Amino acid sequence: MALEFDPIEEAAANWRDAGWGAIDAMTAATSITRAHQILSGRIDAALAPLDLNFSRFEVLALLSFTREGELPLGKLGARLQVHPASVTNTINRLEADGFVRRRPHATDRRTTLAVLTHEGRQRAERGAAALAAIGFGLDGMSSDARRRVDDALLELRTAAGDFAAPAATQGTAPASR
Amino acid sequence: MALEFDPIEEAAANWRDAGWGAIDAMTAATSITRAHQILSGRIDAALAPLDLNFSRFEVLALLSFTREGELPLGKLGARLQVHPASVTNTINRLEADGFVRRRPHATDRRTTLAVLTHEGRQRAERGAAALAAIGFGLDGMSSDARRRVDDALLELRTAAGDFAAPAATQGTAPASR
DNA sequence: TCCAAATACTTTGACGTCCAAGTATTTCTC
DNA sequence: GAGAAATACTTGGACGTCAAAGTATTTGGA
Repeated sequence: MALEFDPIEEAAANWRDAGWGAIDAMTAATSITRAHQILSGRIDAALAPLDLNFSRFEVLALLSFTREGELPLGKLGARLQVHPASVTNTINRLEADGFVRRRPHATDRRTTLAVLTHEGRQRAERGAAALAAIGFGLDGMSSDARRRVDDALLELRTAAGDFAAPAATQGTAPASR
Repeated sequence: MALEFDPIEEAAANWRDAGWGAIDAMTAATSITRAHQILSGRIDAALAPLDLNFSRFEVLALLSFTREGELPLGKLGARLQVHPASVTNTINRLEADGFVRRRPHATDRRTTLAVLTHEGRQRAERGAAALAAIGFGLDGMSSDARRRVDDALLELRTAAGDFAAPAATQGTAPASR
């Protein structure tokens, strides 16, 4: 199954031969795409025995971090950066499995809260342990490499407007190798 | 829409407070996931006017790099690292749009070739130009950061067995037809 | 030669994501 | 205080991905 060459390097060479531009960006984007593919496969495999995938785990984790173990669906979507329809779908599944239940908001009747159940809290813990055990799918990357990726991608996420950068956070000196 | 804090940094703090492990790996994995989400959105948006998405574009690009403008479906899947069923689906769509057509293999009747049409070749070129124009969705990242990401992720891809390390070349199949 | 195993692709079905539209409720504005 | 606009969630449909099973063909071993 494994190729005898790096498919991304190969693509870069072809790209160059064809006279197409932005080769550096192309390889970086392709690397990120492939890395995500690898991670997501490993992570979902680690969580599958718990009847979780990464999205569902993230919801449970987020809820378990709150004081009351509950959050409005809209807040969940904002924090996880997913579409409202995906939140509905995810919560449906978590509710069917008994890890979460819906409760109407006390004062705003438009709003629905997702409330962590006891079982849901346990799954969150077990999921966290399962992910820690596989190093979040990053086994094979040195801790130095992990830090470099993190730093470099922070630039992208900031530029994408993921959050308002507190004036002080831009201290990523290009500590290239 | 934008939060006032980095959701990943926030997650790391929560993770730490909860006594959950592998925090470095968690943030790196989450960064990669989010970066992919950003890129994929931008890339698909840039290609949409051409009736392409990234998968379909990749197929056209790969075909246009070959001498004859054709490849067996299985080879396409191996190069793009996607499931055979996805190849079938992708080629169905490209064929319906007239960018590719299927042709039976001359000697092996199990095999189907995807053959680039004239229109398909043009779309590949226009797609490449569209992607170069948006810097593959990486606008906001310095070229230094792109290089660092690339380097660091190479470790992951190599460890994942994406390809045999250059040193140990196995003299097996020819690269392409 | 013959038959089991491998290979190549397609089909079907379960999931997941997004968009667009729909319903309900609250907030804003004149 | 009434209607318009914004907000919160759900529903239905288009797509994309993968796994598992099915069909056809080729290969390899006895």
